[in-house]
Amino acid sequence: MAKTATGQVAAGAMIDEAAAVDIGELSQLVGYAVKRAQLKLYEDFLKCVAALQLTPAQFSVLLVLERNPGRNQTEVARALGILRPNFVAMLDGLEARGFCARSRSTTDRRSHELSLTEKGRVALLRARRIIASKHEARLSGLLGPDDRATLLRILGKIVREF
Amino acid sequence: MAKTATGQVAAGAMIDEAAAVDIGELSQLVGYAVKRAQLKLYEDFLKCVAALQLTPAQFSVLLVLERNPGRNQTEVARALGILRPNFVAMLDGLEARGFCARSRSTTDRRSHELSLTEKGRVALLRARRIIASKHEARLSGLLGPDDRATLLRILGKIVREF
DNA sequence: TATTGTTATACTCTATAACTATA
DNA sequence: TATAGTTATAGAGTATAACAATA
Repeated sequence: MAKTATGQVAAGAMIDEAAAVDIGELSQLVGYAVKRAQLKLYEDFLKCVAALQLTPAQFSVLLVLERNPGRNQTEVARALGILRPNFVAMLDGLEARGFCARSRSTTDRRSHELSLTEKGRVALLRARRIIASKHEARLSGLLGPDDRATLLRILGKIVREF
Repeated sequence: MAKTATGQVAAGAMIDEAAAVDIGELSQLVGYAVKRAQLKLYEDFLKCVAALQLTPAQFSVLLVLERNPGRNQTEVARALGILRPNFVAMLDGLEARGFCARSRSTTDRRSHELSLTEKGRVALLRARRIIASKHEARLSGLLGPDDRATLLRILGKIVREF
């Protein structure tokens, strides 16, 4: 009884055999807090879209292709912070599943103009709905609209100006 | 002249040859914003302590050992979210550099009681000073004390309750 | 039987150099 | 010569199974 593997105190003011390890000032370091939050959010995102077999990175590619049809691999990869060599296998996977297409540009035969297929559009629609109704909804419920907006504002400042 | 590789507009209202790719609603997804901010912060942290040859993960281990002497590998690894098998090589590296020590527990000869050496204490002191004066100082300067505290509060809520 | 530290291993991410075909 | 897509490859980081010593 009294399963206290994570160090919680059992009912009745019973002290756990081993006090919790103290991470000290680590919890006051922004980088550490961001890292821990990122792992939590990534894990939940993955669980939410598991049924669709999409990773956060794949989801982000579909989103960008929808909004930027005709762009080439270099442009899309750079916008998402993905290195061009690593983007190749990613696109291969999405293309093999029929979610997107490469077509040689007529004006520059080195480039591939990227586009979402109809199947890709459907997958993106489903994913977007699940993310909104499960993942983001739960997060908004926890934080409330004000804190959610504040968090986005502060993180955006770090991304753009730090 | 007019180095616009990243899509910035040059002086004189000159329009860049290729408009920036639009990442759309991605910028409104908390998970994406957190991920991008995490990469920025990690990169700067790494640059700041490059002279000391410490990664954020190694820094966090030294911090926890200082505040929790005598704990074993399982306890410290779990507090930091590191899997026990992966913690072995990490400790090997820190021990080889003389920053920490393992000693067999007298009460449970399976465990190693971990401790910081004097050399580890010195390295931690230096790292802490650099992080405070360079990394965190620059971030606080960008955000201001209120936004920094707010960010820590919201991220802490996600880590603990999401 | 359960736990600690450990080894082995595998899979994903990320990073760099270099090739090809085009420009 | 420079660029787009690609290949090969190497290094982190992370994950699980299993083993020896000990409880």
